[in-house]
Amino acid sequence: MTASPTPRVTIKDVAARAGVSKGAVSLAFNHKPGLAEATRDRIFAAARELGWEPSVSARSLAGARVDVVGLAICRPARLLGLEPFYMDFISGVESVLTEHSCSLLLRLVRSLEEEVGLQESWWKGRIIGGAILVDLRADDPRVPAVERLGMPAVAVGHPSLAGGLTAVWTDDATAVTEAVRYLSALGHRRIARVGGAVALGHSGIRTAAFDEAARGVGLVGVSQVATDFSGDEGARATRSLLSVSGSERPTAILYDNDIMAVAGLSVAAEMGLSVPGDVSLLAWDDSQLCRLTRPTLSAMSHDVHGFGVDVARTLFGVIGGGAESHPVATPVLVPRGSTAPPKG
Amino acid sequence: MTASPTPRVTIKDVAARAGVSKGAVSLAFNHKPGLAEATRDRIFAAARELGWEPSVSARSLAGARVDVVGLAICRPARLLGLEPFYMDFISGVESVLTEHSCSLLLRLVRSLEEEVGLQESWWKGRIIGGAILVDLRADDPRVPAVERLGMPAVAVGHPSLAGGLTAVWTDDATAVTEAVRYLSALGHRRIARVGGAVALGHSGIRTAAFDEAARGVGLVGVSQVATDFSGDEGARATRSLLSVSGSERPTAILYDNDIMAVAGLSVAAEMGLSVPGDVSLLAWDDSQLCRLTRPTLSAMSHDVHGFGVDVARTLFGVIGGGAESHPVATPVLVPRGSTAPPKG
DNA sequence: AATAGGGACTTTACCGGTTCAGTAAGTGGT
DNA sequence: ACCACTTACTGAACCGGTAAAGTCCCTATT
Repeated sequence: MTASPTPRVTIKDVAARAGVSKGAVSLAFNHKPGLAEATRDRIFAAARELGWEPSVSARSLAGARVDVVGLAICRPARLLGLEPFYMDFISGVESVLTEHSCSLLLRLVRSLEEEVGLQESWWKGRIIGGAILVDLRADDPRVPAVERLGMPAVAVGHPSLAGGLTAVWTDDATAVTEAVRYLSALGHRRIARVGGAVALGHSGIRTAAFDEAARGVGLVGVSQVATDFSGDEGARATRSLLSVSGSERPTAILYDNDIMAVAGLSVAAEMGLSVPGDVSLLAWDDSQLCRLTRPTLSAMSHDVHGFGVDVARTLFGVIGGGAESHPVATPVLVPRGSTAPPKG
Repeated sequence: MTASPTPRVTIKDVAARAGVSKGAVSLAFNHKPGLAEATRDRIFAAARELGWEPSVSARSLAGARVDVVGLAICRPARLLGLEPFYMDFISGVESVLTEHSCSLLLRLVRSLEEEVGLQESWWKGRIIGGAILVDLRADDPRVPAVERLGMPAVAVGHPSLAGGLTAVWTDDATAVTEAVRYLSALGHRRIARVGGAVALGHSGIRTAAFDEAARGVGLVGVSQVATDFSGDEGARATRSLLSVSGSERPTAILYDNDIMAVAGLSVAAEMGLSVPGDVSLLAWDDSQLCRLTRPTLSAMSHDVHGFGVDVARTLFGVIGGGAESHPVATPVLVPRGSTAPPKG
């Protein structure tokens, strides 16, 4: 990547044109005191006429701030396109960054080790001013690594996973409990859950909460399946759950995202089971998708875009000297057409 | 964004530790000739021991290449989360960048003017080594701007929109024609199209192609509606198209993306029309979504991930000295459950 | 009138790399 | 034994900014 831009216009040219020194131009552009109003104007005029803007490289080399935030995602590339969650989350982050004239440096990685190396080189290379860590796991190697670097960061996940980093999280345990209570209140005794990758910290939290909530309301048949979040695995899991003979078959299924719930819906249809008559389905994340199906999908609704916004704001807080860990609004149950009391 | 990293280790430290000059370290790290094997090894060992990596800022200031590719997207942030297209496209781009140890600099912008300014400052600030331009319009202001900067770029869109830039595009006209011919062959005489934003260049191309293809096969009732690509507008458009009285009502609808097609499916259901009995629906972009609905959606299928891959490869070609404009594979029709001959 | 203080700039020393013109030692040919 | 050529490496200039220290001049104070 070489390629030469049009003859480079630098701070020197601007200074010359405005009849001042480089230092003066620097002062003007950083809104620092010590310049006469008239001079300032002359400098800006000169810069505008020459189409100059400060080189970020030079600036950051000289020890100024960096206007980029890093986000590495460790999931297979093809899955990302399908999950409404990430794009929605990212768009929330972006909307805050944009206000601050910041950009997002995005990178897909294949392993956490790779991500650790990446964050380190981004930070050491002064490319980013802070980072967002997603998909936190138990004993996540990124946490100590980022702490050691002293890089401002926000960990998206429960504080128990985030070590000393500032964390922003959704209270999955409470939400799962609410979901289970709701289904139980409708009369369901046999509830299954199609969960996400076990490696992820929040999967563990949800799994434990589901078990506990199920015990709490005295459910009899409880089963949980782990998947990779894809529609295909969601369909497969649903098929295996619903293939159980009559009275053992779950009458309600809770999904960890909406893609899998949509897949579950068509599996039910293909097996000749009616939703919500024979089986109730409850989605998670509630993107627009849930309102586009027949029946519409009840979901644990969650403002993912707003989540991204909150995380980005928090990161700016951390960079600016400190921000507290905090949960975002707990997902709320939005009943729609896919949940009802079990038949009989 | 200030915050100081752990005491900085620089090239000087590495040089001192290896007992050579800065220049030698630079040579080693850029794999340039003129160093003895033993010295090279000593330098790398020293660097590893100190955990050093070259500062990108300093490096790019000193005139080396940049390992970042820019991508600005000009659509409302909330819409992005819903469109499988972009995330899929991006994941394709990423997968190539990763091979080259490059990162993607992503930014949502609100207007093309803002994007022009952004690309300019990214380029002038030596932040990016090249860019990808998406959502090309007629007389797109970004094209001359990028050409003037002399920045390597790939325009995603028909060459007629791309000026002198290297373009990569899908042959929408042929695909639309194929879709129309297919529906016509099934016996449909009254076909509607729910298109995307009129401002986008490819919408114009599809609209024109649709008209021409319709004329070509002698259709009688043809109507096209423009939307913003969202499920809501897709639903609204479908509702208004299907509200027409009996014999005037279209018997087939072609959508510009899959989200709208899914929305159309539930509108049909809510209006008591059977798919494909009363009306056939044909989607575009064919994400996993199309296989998750009942009936499954026939679609103009398109390897979006692969499209991203191709675009990224082409960009590296451009940066490396030249690459030809070329189309990617034309979307192919994948018939599924939502299309059939009209009743009667 | 002498001095202190402050505003408005300029000077200069980096920041951490790259690059290129040297230079010193080694090799081979005659 | 001398010269021409490599090979391996050093030193210094430079990239485009920032920041701290320095200069100059003008006004207010004692």
